[in-house]
Amino acid sequence: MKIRVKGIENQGASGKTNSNERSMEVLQSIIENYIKNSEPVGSRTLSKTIGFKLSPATIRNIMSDLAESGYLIQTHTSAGRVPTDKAYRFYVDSISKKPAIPEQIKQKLSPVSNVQGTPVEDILSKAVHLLAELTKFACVVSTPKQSVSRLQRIELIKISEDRILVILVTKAGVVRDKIIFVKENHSQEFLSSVTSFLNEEFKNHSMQEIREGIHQSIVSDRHRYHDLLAHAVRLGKKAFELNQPGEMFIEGQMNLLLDSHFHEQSSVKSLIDAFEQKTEIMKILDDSMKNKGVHIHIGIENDYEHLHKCSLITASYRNKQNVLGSIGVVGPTSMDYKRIISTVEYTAKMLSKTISEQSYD
Amino acid sequence: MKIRVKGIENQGASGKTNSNERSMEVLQSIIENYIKNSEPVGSRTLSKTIGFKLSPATIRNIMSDLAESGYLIQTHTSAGRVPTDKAYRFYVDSISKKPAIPEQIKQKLSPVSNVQGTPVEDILSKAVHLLAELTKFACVVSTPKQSVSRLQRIELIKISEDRILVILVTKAGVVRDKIIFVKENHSQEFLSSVTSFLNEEFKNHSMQEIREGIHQSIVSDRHRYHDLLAHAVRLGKKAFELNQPGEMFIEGQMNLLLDSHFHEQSSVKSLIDAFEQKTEIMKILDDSMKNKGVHIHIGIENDYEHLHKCSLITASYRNKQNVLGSIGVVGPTSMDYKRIISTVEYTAKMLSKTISEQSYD
DNA sequence: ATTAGCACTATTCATTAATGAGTGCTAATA
DNA sequence: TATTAGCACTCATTAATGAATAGTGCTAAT
Repeated sequence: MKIRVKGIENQGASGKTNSNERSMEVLQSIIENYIKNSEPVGSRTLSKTIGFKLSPATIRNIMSDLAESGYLIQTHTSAGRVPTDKAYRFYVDSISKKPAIPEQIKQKLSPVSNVQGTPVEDILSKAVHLLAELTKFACVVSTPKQSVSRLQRIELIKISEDRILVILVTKAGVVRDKIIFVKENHSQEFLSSVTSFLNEEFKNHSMQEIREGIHQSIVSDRHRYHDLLAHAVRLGKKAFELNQPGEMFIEGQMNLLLDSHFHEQSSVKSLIDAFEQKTEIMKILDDSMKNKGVHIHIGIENDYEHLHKCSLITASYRNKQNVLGSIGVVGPTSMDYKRIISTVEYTAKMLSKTISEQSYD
Repeated sequence: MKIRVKGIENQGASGKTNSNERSMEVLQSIIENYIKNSEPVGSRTLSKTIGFKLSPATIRNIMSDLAESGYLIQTHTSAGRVPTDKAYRFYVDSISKKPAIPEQIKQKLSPVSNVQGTPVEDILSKAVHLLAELTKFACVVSTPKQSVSRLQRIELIKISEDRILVILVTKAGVVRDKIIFVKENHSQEFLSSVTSFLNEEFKNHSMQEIREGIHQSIVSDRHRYHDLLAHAVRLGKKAFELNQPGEMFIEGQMNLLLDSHFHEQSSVKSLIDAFEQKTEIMKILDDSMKNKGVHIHIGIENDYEHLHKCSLITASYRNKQNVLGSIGVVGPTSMDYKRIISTVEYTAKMLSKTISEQSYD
């Protein structure tokens, strides 16, 4: 009796809580419960943990509706219910205020910003390592996209008779090197003049632009034009040709295999394939560079089948001028979205800050 | 009856097979059987698969002796027997003729040698990737040891007012870069003269030597000595200071977790720790550089406790002049030693060949 | 509209019993 | 004397059973 009265009072207190709105609150509770315990949640349990008072029976009715609308499923008839990907989508979309970053996380990530003169790759690798440690999932980060990087400096160094070392330094502070093979035995003096020509001509241009413009730029040459420049074109072309597929660092893959959600043989196989076949995850990271903010891919939303049981949380990092790459977490669909999202966001922010400070803009 | 007669004939045929020698043959059979099936092997089964005829009872006696000598253990009273680490040690020591490398493996590894102008790191990463694919275990490779690498070329490039990019090219073809911060605003001309000084002075010396000798060498300077050289010393010191801990690439960690031998929770944890804590595996790789040939660490032989359930097979790779690093496999103690050993050996050989061709000697 | 009550369902867990692979010992055999 | 057949015994694995449990869905009462 008392219970019932209380229930009514509460409902009254929460004002014009219409039934639909309440359903959504229940759903939210179920999701959070499941995220926390990784166990199907039943009406009885829920009626205890839920904020307002509702009897199990009422909750059962609501749950039944939610199941019908595709937000919940039952693993078997007499089991509690489990959120679907649709539910998670609803959940992350309804997150309004992100939790503050716990001091502990800030502290853990502080090494990322504490790096003078460290190569960008090392910073990234440190960041992704810490992120994996914090989230206990697998984490990935893509190295700065070469095509959008803008040239700070190019250098051609004669290494041996037929080999020239090309050094590219980008505005973001990334140093790339490559050895190119040549037939002619150029003198270092000649290389120096090509070097300074290329620097003058292309500094501050993106690699993409350079690659597209190199020919035309030299044809419409305002500089002294003579035979040597024909060689310069060829060299330059080779030098900027380094169209390596973007790299990606992975950390904490093993974390996933410890996770109870991936204990079945098939899931494990899927994961291994997904990380072996890096391109699919790379695509998602690349995609994440197109728009600001955190990107969330939940389970079935992923195009790649092997990621259907995973959610990916990604965020891009940048220097002052350009979006460079992105960093992200790969975990089970039932991850603690609030925490992971804000952790990824914060990590990306720190990364951006650190790299910006090292950039040459 | 017939069976017994046959048995005796067989024994006769095998000549002076004394009991000890026969025990060892039985042990070998047990080990190979266990490697193949990962199941405790019993007397009945063995008497069928073994080359010569022996009754289960006899085999039981032999097994009992072997167990007493510490070569076999039983997981429980009524189970078959499982080889101990001591048995594996005996087994690998008794391998006389290594099997020929299957054409299939050669083919798979051919991409390693097919690389013109590829950075050494990429070659290593390719090699370790393929090795993991072939062995289905976790594989590691250490990047060329910096201290023993000999200098081919150093270059100092002014990047901004307070930053200088240092490029080190070693004889092995490894390019290392580092940005150093300076207080003075050196001109590029000055840097060039320092550069050529350092190159003249230190080309062909190992980094170790350079680091030790840089001060003294400049003090006892036969070259023009003036104030600038004081700066040069400082710059040079900073430049060669890049004492980064050797890197290591890991591939196929996930393979291990699929392996039935690591299915228990504790084993998995150990493995994760072992790969997290890279230093221990690094030590083994470093060790492997000291002597030629394949190195084998079986289970308990490893100093590091978390590797007690693993065996490591490693081999060093080199260019014409120096041992550079090593590559290896981390798998269960019950791995197929014959196959893995020869695969690692062959991979290291290919790696050496490829890198030698790219070296500047 | 909510809830108490009850019938029903499926999992999980412990118990039990049957099966089978394997050993160790002893006595027989060549 | 070395080998082997035979037998009792052990222990893990498997399947079957039943009790306990957590959950649902429906209906009738509030």
